Amino acid sequence: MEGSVIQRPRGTRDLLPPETRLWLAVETVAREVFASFGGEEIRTPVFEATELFVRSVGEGTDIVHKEMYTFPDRKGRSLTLRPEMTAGVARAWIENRLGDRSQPLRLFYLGPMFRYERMQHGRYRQFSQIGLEIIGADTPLADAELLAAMHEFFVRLGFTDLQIHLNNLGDPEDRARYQEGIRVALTPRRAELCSDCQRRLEENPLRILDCKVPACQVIAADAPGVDDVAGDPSRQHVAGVEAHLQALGIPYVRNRRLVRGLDYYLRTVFEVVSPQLGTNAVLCGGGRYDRLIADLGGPAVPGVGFAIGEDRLVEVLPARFKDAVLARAALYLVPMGAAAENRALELARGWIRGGVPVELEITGRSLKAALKRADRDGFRAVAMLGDDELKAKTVTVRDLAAGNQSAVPFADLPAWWQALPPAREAARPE
RNA sequence: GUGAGCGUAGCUCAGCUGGUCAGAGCACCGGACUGUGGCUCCGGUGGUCGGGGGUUCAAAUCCCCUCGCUCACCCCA
Repeated sequence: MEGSVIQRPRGTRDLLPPETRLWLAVETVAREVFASFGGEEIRTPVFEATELFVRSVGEGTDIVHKEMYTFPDRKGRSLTLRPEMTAGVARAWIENRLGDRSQPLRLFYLGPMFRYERMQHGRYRQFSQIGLEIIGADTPLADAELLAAMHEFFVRLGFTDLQIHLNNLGDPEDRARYQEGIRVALTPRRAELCSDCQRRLEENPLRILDCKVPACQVIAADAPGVDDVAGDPSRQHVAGVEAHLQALGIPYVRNRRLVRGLDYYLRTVFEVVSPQLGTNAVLCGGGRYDRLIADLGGPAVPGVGFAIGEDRLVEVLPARFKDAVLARAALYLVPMGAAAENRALELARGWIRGGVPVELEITGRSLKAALKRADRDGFRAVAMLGDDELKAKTVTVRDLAAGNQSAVPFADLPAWWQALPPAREAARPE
């Protein structure tokens, strides 16, 4: 394109109507569902001290290593656009002494996150997450309730094909023992691993488990799972979560290869994947982080939470939900002639106050063109206002789905609108 | 950070062994149907062929550079 035209930064996108309606609808459902589980919304800054993410997400992670939007402010302080939200919530919990309130706290959030990555399908430099955190409860029941709220959210949107993957990451004390176990098991077959995994064998054996190279997968299948080596406390915890899920009838699969990319997770970790998404199929990721708040200098308070990728979610939204949101159930008021135009604004205001969504035709196009547009844009009905109608104090209303029309007195329009059947039922045979 | 592909009307693309190559469909506006939609027919608006440079009598078409986009790896939402 022309060099002089300013374009949006790489990895960002403009959300345009009508798609923004889908986003609003999804966010509304999230707020309703999470609030109904006792959640309250929390809003924290979009940028934080860089140190917060280094200490919480983990120095060795890719996120901190190469994906953060870090910059110095005018006083030279290092700030970073948040790459995820849990760290900010934990910081806010400590800073605002939320521990002084009755526990636990269920906090949900919606908003943009930032990671400096190469663009790819389902991956953006600015993306939005919807998340829920339960802080102040360390029971398996807390994890199960969190998963129930998440599940309910997806059900409410009409999803039927999502899979929940669950695993036990063990406790931090188990980690060293586990890494040693992997090394012992795989070192003899070191030569068969891909070059990345050979390096991982030294640096982070855990990651070998979710390597995508087929040969590595075969070898990794023989290695012990984290759960096989983990201590009793974490195994009992995750077993408890599973028992609750089974009792509730929430389907999930136990995936021993599931590993998460943030350092603070322990015990329960999970992902939700959509078969409709290709390479980046993870719609939601989460887990337990009982040491995070203490590690950030706060009291020893346990937490568990998840984050849903809103961009990916909207992309695979069930058609039924989308159709319902995108149908434009509004009345299109078309004035014909100068006198009608004067009256139309006033009528529209009255009807809008009466609860009718009214869009006024304001371009002066012909009635024929207006009807064509009404049809194309999915209006429920058209109200036509010309000299004849002005004289009779009525509008000619046309039910676009049924194809019939009638005269309705100005004052009766809201009642007429309320009595209109849904478009689907009114559809003409033909 | 690594590798591959693509950039022609608002959208999807054809044209790409250089010479009616500036086109089609959809969309948009209008007409046939002068106050009535969805079908059909007709007409119209709209493009520095991403940008710059080069080769040539001649470049959308070949070469170089650049910008942008996409996909995969890595990793994640």
